[in-house]
Amino acid sequence: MEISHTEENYLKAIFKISERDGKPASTNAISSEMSTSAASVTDMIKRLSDKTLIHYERYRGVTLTGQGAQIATHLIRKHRLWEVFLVDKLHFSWDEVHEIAEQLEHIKSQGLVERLDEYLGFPKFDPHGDPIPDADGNFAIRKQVLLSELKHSERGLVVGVQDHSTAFLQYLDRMALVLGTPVEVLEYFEYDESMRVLISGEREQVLSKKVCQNLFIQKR
Amino acid sequence: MEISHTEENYLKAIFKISERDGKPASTNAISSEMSTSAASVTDMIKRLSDKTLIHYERYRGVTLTGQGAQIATHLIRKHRLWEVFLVDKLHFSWDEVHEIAEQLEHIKSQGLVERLDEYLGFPKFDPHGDPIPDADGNFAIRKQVLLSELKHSERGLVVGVQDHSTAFLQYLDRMALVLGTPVEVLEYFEYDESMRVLISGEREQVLSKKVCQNLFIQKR
DNA sequence: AATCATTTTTAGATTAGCTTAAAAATTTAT
DNA sequence: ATAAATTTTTAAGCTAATCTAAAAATGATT
Ligand SMILES: [Mn+2]
Ligand SMILES: [Mn+2]
Ligand SMILES: [Mn+2]
Ligand SMILES: [Mn+2]
Repeated sequence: MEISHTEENYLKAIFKISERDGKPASTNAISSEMSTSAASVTDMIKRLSDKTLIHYERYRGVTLTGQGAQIATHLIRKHRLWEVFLVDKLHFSWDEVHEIAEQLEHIKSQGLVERLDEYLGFPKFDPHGDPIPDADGNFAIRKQVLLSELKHSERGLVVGVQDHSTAFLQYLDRMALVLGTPVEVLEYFEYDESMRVLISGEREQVLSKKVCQNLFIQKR
Repeated sequence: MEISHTEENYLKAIFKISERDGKPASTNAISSEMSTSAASVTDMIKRLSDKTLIHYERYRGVTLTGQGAQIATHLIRKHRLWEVFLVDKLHFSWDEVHEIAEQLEHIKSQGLVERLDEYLGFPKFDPHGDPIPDADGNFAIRKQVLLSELKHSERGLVVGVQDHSTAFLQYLDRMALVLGTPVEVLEYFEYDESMRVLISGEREQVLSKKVCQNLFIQKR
């Protein structure tokens, strides 16, 4: 069965929404995620439903079938592997790769993804710290917390971002808060929920509430 | 101005036909190259003409404008660079890469092609020996002849193929006639226009007329 | 329970790209 | 030069994907 570029994007959107909200994806949630009209979503829902890629009850939201979920995770696998390629091999910075990977994820080929995976050394996480599902669709799980959840004197490594915006990624570059950087909480300010942290054991920096709520840390 | 995946493919087809035939591309030639109906071609010609990507006089054929030619050569550049990537880095064989490159050539990004070019070491020819145009659209010219044009005792190196079919490429692999292989004509048989050739200075082999007419040789 | 607000679906239209069949223009052959 | 053959265009219609506006269903409020 042929599956279009557009259908793939809808499946990925439904996957992400269900995962984020822990419940079926509503028509409006999908239309918002895809930046299309709700009417277009209703239309596409019918098509995906006919292809048994989603379960759908009118007015009650959408969930992926096994086949639909398989396509969605495979798409995410390709997206993240291409992001690794662009950063590790072509030396793009982590804020430049999402758009390109958005196109590359739709390339269809039997062996390409697996060869790419091998060429990259079977990475488990992408340049933003997001897990790369394996060929069976299983995601590596890593216990991580937001920096904002750390208490005084706790330490850890920067392992990911919640906010993927260019603005945030460039801010982190400026602060040298790249993935793998050690951080330690030196002081917490109740007033504005900001924190003074020690970065790489050498530089102190005050980070705003917003920053702390968007940085994933692995405690150690 | 937005230019679609399909429009790009038409421009590339027109470029190839004009180059091959040395005259404007006819509606039928395009429909044959694109495997679509002549009516579809007439339709698309109008659209490309409105966008000033082609010159078009009814019943008289199509030529590319400067802008159209620029898009076509850029597409060919991307296609051939991706083929080099797939063969050199991901270890695909030369008969497996065309279809994938057919998709990859449509990826849009400011810096991607140039970074890829650099990563690959600025190759001048693709895995089939076809020249890779530079960023300005200039193709390297190499004086090459068909093996069938060589006379007795003349030698050269295999530098390219005219027929890109999987069947031919796999045949060449079997005969160890990969790019760069030295060949010398030992004997010519008028009867069926076949040739006995010395391959890599060590193995003799009779090659059919069809094979000889599809192998590009650089004399030496 | 009835009203109001929100969400979702339906209706009607548009665009790109494609098809087949018929008509028109051009080229080739007699 | 006229007829026949070929090429190209036009006409009409289809599907995927989109939109806006209106109708219908659901959920929340009084
Ligand atoms: Mn991304
Ligand atoms: Mn996508
Ligand atoms: Mn990512
Ligand atoms: Mn090639």
